Amino acid sequence: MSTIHEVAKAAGVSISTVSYALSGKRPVSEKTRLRIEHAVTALGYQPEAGARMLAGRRTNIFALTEPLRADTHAPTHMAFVLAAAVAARQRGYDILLLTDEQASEGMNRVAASKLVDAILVLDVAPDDERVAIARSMRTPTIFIGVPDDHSDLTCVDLDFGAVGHLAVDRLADAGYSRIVLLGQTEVSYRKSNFPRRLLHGVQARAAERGVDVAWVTTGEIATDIAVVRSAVETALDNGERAFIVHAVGDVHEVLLATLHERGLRVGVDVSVISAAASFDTTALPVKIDTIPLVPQRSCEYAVDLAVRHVEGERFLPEVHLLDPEYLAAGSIAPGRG
Amino acid sequence: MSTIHEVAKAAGVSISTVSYALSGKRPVSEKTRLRIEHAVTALGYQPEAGARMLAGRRTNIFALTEPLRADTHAPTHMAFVLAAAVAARQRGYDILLLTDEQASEGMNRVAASKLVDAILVLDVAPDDERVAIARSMRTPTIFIGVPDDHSDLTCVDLDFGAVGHLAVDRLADAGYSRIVLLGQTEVSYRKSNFPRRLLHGVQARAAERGVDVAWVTTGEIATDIAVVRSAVETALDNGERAFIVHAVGDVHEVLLATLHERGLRVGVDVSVISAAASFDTTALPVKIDTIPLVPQRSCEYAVDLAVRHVEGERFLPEVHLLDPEYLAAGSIAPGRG
DNA sequence: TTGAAAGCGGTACCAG
DNA sequence: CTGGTACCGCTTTCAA
Repeated sequence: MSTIHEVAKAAGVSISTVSYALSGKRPVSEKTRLRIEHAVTALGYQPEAGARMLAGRRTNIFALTEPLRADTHAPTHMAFVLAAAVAARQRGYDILLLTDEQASEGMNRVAASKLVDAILVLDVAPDDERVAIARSMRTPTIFIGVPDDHSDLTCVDLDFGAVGHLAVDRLADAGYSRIVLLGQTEVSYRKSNFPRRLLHGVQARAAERGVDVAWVTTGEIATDIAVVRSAVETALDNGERAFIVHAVGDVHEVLLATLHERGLRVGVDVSVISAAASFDTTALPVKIDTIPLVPQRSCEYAVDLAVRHVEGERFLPEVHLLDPEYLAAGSIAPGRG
Repeated sequence: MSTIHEVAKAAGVSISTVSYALSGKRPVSEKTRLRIEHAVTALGYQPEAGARMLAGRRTNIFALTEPLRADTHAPTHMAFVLAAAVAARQRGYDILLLTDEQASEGMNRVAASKLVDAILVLDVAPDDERVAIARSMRTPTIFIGVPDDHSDLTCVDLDFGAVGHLAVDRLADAGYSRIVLLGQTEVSYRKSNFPRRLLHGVQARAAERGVDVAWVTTGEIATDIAVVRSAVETALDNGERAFIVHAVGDVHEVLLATLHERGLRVGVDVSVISAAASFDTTALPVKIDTIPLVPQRSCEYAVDLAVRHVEGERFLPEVHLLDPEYLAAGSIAPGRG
């Protein structure tokens, strides 16, 4: 609507004073600052984005690339997108969406045209094509997730390995020597970066503690409820009584329903831990111990890194793994070996 | 990286010629155009977004507001966001995400700062707060969905009423005088704009054709599978044999499973039509007639309107309802009254 | 068919 | 503590 010139005129000062009053980059006397603020609200002044980008050094926009593979769990993905957007806004940044249409092309385009100050990378694949672009670019890029080859990359993610450790320790401490890992879809262990990290964490710690792990996946592409149910029944028939669940809500429900049908009480006859669930496990029919995956946490951390980068702070590329948190809910029963 | 000046120098022309050669807004001789193109690729020239916004009149960015209510079906919503982003990119526009954090605040901000050329509104509520903002704004705004009070608004959406008509007609034509509408969650009939439009379409046409409609909802907030199953069984017990399903994939599966258990064959003993499904119904265990809701269609139409607006075309606010398409798959059995 | 130059609306340096 | 002003890089008249 109105320009900085009009504000300056209305306040009876120069445009530079207006600019400084608004940015706070130079002390302005209380009196003139108030006059300027009045003028600003009176005129409904809003600095023009384009002019700012050109003159200033920043656009106050972050790009968010999201490939959206067929096997992506939409609700979880949405939670990350939202969390990133909210975190960015809180720090004064908008989010520009980069869909798959060649993630590479998009990243290069927004970087080269200086449309964004930084790029956030979501839904990271083990051999993600965006890794190469990120390396070849000056624009700060933060991965939310950890690709296989992450040298020279800044990554943020929940420490899925530690999640596995934590879960195994609890069950081993309770006295179990055999546990079941009820995992994700088969394809996700190949196409995604985190399921395997949790799996390896579980396996490694289990080996250390002398615990046997039975690893079960939940269908080929989509979660197959029938597969889950029969897997659970087989496990129970085999005498398994300790479960680590790394899966979507439906899988939790099937497990709990099956246990219920068999008269097995969670926290008494069997133990269940939900690992890295991004949904609200307290809404399940039975309360279970949970090591949650909180999108807000990862996204806020990532956005903070991006902001610090943009503001000129220099730091080396690094993988930032966030410590998992264990929320007990009484779902661990004493193990009998 | 490099500026238009460098390109001009490299090509031995003035910057205005470069600008025109790139925009095509003025004839440029074949020879110089080629020289310029060479320089552009050689230097990897990419015009700077900020400078363009300031000098030109456009930003080539659309805002997309998405409230993301608790009852929103994430996969469907994602499909719309993606479709909008892809459609926009194809026409040279990027998408800036506006999450709920006061949709109003965001819309005003991006409009006032001239950050975007137009705004796309998703997930429209019957009494959407964004309606008022849209009216008070000069920035072109396109609703994907139809709020109750849509005067002076440009809206695009599938004609859910016509979907209802189409579905009822098919069943009435087949000889049914009683049908079941297996609908959405209860809350969605209050918080969303489209379920009720389909419902009313069904009821209106059913009244005209002398058909009885039993309307069933699928749970309070989230789709409750147990509720669905018992509703289906009750309906079958009552002798219902014709179903219009307006629901998520899970509900279709429960219906089909229940029919299967009872030995009722779709297309032979019972009729099923999937109405306004945004997922791939051909992946269901049984093929069923479908009147699909295609996010791409609505989004492309909306983006086209936005582009035309931005390019200066003037047209009156109007609700654009897209004709539904009936995809037969042999799931209609002859009705016996 | 092409070039020169006046902005677009800010930011931030240089003076005072 | 405040003002003047040189850009930022591109678009688009106005002239040639």
